[in-house]
Amino acid sequence: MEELSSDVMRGYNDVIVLSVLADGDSYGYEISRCINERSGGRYPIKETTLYSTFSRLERSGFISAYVGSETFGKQRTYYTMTDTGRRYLAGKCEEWQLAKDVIGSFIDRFIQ
Amino acid sequence: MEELSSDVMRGYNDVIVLSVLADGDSYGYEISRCINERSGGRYPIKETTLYSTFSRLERSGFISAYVGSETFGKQRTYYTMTDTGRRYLAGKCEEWQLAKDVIGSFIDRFIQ
DNA sequence: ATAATTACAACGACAGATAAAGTAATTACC
DNA sequence: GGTAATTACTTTATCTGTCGTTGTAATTAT
Repeated sequence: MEELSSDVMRGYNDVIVLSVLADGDSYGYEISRCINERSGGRYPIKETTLYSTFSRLERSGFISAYVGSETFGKQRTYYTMTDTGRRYLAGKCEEWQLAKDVIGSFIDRFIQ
Repeated sequence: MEELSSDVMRGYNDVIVLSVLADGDSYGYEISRCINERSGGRYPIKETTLYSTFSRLERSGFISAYVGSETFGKQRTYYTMTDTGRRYLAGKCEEWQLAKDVIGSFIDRFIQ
């Protein structure tokens, strides 16, 4: 197994995107490459998944968008994490710890 | 936080149910109580989620159903894990290890 | 008597993910 | 100069898993 199925990552795209934005504002294409790199190529997030994650996070007020000031190429939409987003991320990270424990309590004994 | 949202558990119900059946055949209500107990009350799986998980697993050939021989109460439907199911569970456990690493690689630094 | 528990099923709705297709600009290369 | 590849984003329709609601049916507790 090299690549993770999107089933197991579902529900964590929000957290992953926010964790990237924690390092500073960024835009779709760069975030996509960053996720691919940080995951060691094991989670190449789908374009449509990424952009629908953006609109969900924006609707929820966890990120906000602005247009980049580049004077070349196709226009970039940058995203920045809001304070609410920061708090949401923190909560999700706690939840992740818990989920890890709970799922582990069921399947750890099957890991050699 | 005491209880996990179903969002974070989505995709893992199959594995959880199969991991319970790994200890022997069982039926809906008992499996439900078992999941609640093993998770320390942090994941009280919804009835409808559980039964729809059963039918999905059965459709996929990972479990098979038979009617219990009790002569009292409401009829129970017992489930048994198939060999295919056992292999599926093993694969999913490997995938879980990987998912844990990948998600961790994004958010571990936010855990104090 | 009736409330609670055990045990399951059918239905519709919702949300996240995805495939497919398209738009638009820039850069690489032959 | 022409074409392909890459960068960057959007729209639409579809699928799947989960869940709220409701209902059935038997047993046990009060």
